[in-house]
Amino acid sequence: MLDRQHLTILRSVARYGSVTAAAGAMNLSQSAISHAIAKLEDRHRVKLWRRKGRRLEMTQAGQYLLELAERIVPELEHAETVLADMAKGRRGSLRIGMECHPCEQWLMHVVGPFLQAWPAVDLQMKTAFRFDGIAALQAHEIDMLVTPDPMALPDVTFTPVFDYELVIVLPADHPLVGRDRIQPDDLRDQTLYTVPVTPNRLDIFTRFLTPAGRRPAAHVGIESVDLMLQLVAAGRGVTVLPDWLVALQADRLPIVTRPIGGGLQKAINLGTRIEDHDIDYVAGFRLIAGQEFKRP
Amino acid sequence: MLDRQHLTILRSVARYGSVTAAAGAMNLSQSAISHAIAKLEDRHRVKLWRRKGRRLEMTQAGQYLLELAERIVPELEHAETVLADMAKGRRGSLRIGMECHPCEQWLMHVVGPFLQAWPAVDLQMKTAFRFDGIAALQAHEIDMLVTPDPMALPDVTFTPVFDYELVIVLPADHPLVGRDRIQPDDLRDQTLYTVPVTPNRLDIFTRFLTPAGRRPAAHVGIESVDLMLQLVAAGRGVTVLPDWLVALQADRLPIVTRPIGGGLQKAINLGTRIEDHDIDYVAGFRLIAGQEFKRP
DNA sequence: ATCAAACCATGAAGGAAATGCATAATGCTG
DNA sequence: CAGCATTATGCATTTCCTTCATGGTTTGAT
Repeated sequence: MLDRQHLTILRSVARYGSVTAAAGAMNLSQSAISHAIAKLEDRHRVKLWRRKGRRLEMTQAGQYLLELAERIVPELEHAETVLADMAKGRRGSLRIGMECHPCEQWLMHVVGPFLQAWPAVDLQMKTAFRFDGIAALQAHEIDMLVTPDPMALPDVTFTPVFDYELVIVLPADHPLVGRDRIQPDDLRDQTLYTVPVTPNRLDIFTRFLTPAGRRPAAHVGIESVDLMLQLVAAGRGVTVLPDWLVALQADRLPIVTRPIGGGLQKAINLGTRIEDHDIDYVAGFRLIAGQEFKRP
Repeated sequence: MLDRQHLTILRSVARYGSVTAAAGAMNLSQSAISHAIAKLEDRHRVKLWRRKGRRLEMTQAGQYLLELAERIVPELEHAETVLADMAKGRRGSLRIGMECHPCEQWLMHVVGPFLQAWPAVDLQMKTAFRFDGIAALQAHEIDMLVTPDPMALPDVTFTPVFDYELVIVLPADHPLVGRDRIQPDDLRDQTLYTVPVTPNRLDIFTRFLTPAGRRPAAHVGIESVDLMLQLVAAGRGVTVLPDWLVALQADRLPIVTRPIGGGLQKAINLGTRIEDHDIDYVAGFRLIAGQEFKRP
C-alpha cells in the first residue's frame, strides 16, 4: 500500500541526496528508510532509486512518485493545520438561521465586524428550514439560530444579545395617536398587518390580544417590512414592529409609534448547541453581537 | 499523522453510511475502524462524524477531510496502477541515443510502429552526449544506444537488428566504375568525404585503408549526407555510405556504388543495459526494429 | 595499491501500533 | 419496553515498524 510515509521518505531523500541524511532529517534510522522502501519496491516490483556511487539517483518510477509526493504531502500537511484550526475554533463554518424577518436587518449590522475578526470562518445564512428553526439547529442544518423566542431545551442554549420593544405603528393622522399607550380593545376595528404566519406565533396575539379576548377587525399577512410601513402611512391599517426598526424609517414616512399595553419587551436571542460551546468563533459571534451593535 | 488509511476509511464510511458496512467493504473489523478514527480524533481534538440515529453524519472537519480524501485517494490508487505498468514494462520512458548519422534515418522507420504498439511509453531521442554513447548508456543518460559499433561489456548487451554493407559511392562517370570492387590502393588519389569524425572511428580507415597502409589524397568531413552525395555527383570526390542509404537517392543522382574490397559488412546494433532486459517495451523495441524495417 | 571513511543493504530482535474478539453501551423501531 | 442494529471500549494478539549490529560497496587520500 503506497502510503504517506513512503512519499515523505521519497521527498526527504530527494531533498537531502542520501538515505542517511534523509533519515536524520526525519528522526528515523537509516535502516528504517532502507527497509521501508525495500518493502515498497518488493511489493510493486519497481526500483525507486539506484546507488550512483556516493549519491542516489531516482529511477523513472522514483521520479514519478516524487512528483506525486511533492503534490500530495504538502496537501496533507496543510490539512493538518486546517484540522488544528478547526480544533481550536479558529476555522469552520457558521450557518446562521433566522426566524424573524426583522432579525435579518439586525444581523446585517453584526456580520461585518465578525467577518473581520474571524477571517477563516465561512459564514452562511439561511432563512428557510425544513421545519422550524430549533429543529434545524438540533439537526445540524444550521449552527446558530437568531430568534426572539427562546425555548428551554437540554441541548441548546439561548443568550439574549439585543433588547428592544414591540410597538404599534400608526399613520400620523390616526385617531389612536391621541393615546399614550394602546389597549387591546383599541384594535377592535383596525386592520392589522403582520408577517404572514399564524397568530399563535405572533406576540401581538399571544401576549396582548388573545389574553384579553380581543382580535383586530382584519389580519393581513405582508412579506415586506417596507410595504407594511407604506400601507400604514397610507392609512390602510396598523402594524406591530420592533421600535428600532421603525426608527430607521420614521423620518421618511408619516407614521407614529405607541407602546403596546404596558410595553411589549423582547430580546433577540442567539441559540447554539451546547456541544458547540467550546468553539471559539461561536462564542466570538455572541460577543460581537452583544458589543458591536448600537441602536441606530 | 493523517494517513492514507484514515482517508480511505472516511471515504468508505461516507459511501456505505455506517462504520460496520465500511469495515466489511474494507475487509476490516468494525472495531479497527472505530479505533483508528478515535485515535485520529484524539490526536487532532476534532470529531469527524456524529451518530445520527442509525446513520452517521459528517461534521465540518469530517466533510473537509472527506473532500480531501476524494481527491487524494484516487490519485494514490492511480499511482499504483502506474507503478504496476512500469513494473510490467508497459509504461516508462525510452531515451534512445544515436552515434552514427545514418542511424537517425534508419530509426525514423522504426519509431512509428513502436509508438503505436506501446502507447504509454514516452520516447525521446538524443544525438549529443557528454562523452560517448556507451558511457551515456552506462550513466543512464540514455536507455538505448543505436550504433554500428558494438563492444563487449559486462553490463551492456548489443543485438544486431539490421544488416547492411558499406559501399563506395562514385560519380557515374568515374574511372573506378569500371572495377567490380574497390581496393585500398584505388583511393590513393581520391578525395574522400566522410562524416566529420577522426579516422580511427571510420570503418573505411580502420577496416580497409589503414590495415593496407593506404590513405586517400584528401579526407574532408561533411555534416550532411545529402551534401556528400551532391559533391560526389558533381565529380568532386568519393564517399562511403550504407548501401540502403544510397539506394534511397540513387535514382535521382548520377552516382554508382561499388563494394569495398571483399565487402564491408556492418550491422546496426541496439545496446541496452542488462538490468533493463526485463522491461517489456525495451524488448518490444528490439523486436519491432528487427521485424518492421524493410529495406527501401 | 591500500586504507579509511561514508554510505547503503540486510538479518535478527524488540517494541509499538494496528487489528480482532468479546462485550457493554446507545439509540432507533415497532 | 423489548428487540434490533450499530457503535464504543477493554483486552489479547498479531502484524508491522524500528533499531541494533554487521557486512558490502564506493570514494578519495596516502
